[in-house]
Amino acid sequence: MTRRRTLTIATFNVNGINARLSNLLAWLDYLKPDVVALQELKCEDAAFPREAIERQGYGAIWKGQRAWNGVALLARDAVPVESRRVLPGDASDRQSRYIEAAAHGIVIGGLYLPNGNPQPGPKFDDKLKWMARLHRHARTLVDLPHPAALIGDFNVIPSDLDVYDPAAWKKDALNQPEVRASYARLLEQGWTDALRSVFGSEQVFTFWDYFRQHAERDRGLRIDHLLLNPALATRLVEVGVDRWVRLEPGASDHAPVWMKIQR
DNA sequence: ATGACTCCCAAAGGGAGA
Repeated sequence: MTRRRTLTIATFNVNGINARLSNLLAWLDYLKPDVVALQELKCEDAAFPREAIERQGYGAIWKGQRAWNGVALLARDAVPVESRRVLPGDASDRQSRYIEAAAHGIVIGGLYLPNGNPQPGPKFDDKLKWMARLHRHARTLVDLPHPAALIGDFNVIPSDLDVYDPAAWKKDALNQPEVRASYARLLEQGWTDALRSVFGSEQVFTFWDYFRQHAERDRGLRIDHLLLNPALATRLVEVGVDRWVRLEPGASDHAPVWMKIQR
C-alpha cells in the first residue's frame, strides 16, 4: 500500500452506531479516512461494535452511554492514544460528550455539544455552560506547537449562511445569538473553521432533518465543524461533505465532514 | 405547527434529537 501524501480527518454523527453500522462501514471503505470522530453512538460501552470496526482496519477508543450521546475516535491502522474522556470543569457531568486522543501525530478532541432545546430553559442554560467549559479547555490546545483539532457535532449554526431558512430556525437553540456569539469567541482564540475557510461565501450543509424530504431537497444546516489550531491550519489542503451518505437507505441525519491535511 | 421522522428502551408509548 502506498503511503498517501495527505491525512484525512473526519467527523460523523452516526445517530446510533449499531443501527447504522453497515452505512458507517461502507463510508469508511469508500473514503478510508485516517482519523474519525463519531458522535451519538447511542450504545453502552459493551455494545460498541469493536470487531467490525477493527476488521475494517481501524483501532478505536470510545465512551458510550445507555440510549443517548456517546463519542468515539477511530484511527486507520493504529489505536488512538487517549488523553481525555471528559471535558474538564464539571465533576457532576455524567454525559458522554467528549473524548480526546493523539492519532497520526495530531491531537484530536471529538465532541458532541448539547443540543440545548427547548430554549429558553435549563437545557439551553446547560448548553451555554458546556460551551464555556469548551472555551477554557480549547485555550490549552490552541497555542500548542503541536497540531490540534476540535471536531464534531457542535450543534451550532454559525451564521444565516449555514441554514436553509433562517426564519424557520429563529427560535431554535442551535441558532440563538448567544450561541453564535459563543462559537465566534471560540474561533477568536485562533481556531480555523475549516469548511468555512475553504467554501468562502458558498453554502454547504452537514445535517438535514428526516422530515419533508429535506435531504433530497438540500434543505439543511451546517452544524458539524472541523476547527484547526494554527499549527494545523497551515497544513489544510481540502475539505468536503460526503452528502451521498445522507441519501443512502437507513442513513443518519448527518453526513460525514472531512478535511485533508499535508503529512 | 403540541406537526413530521427515527433512534433508543422495551415491549407501548415516551424521551430525545435539531
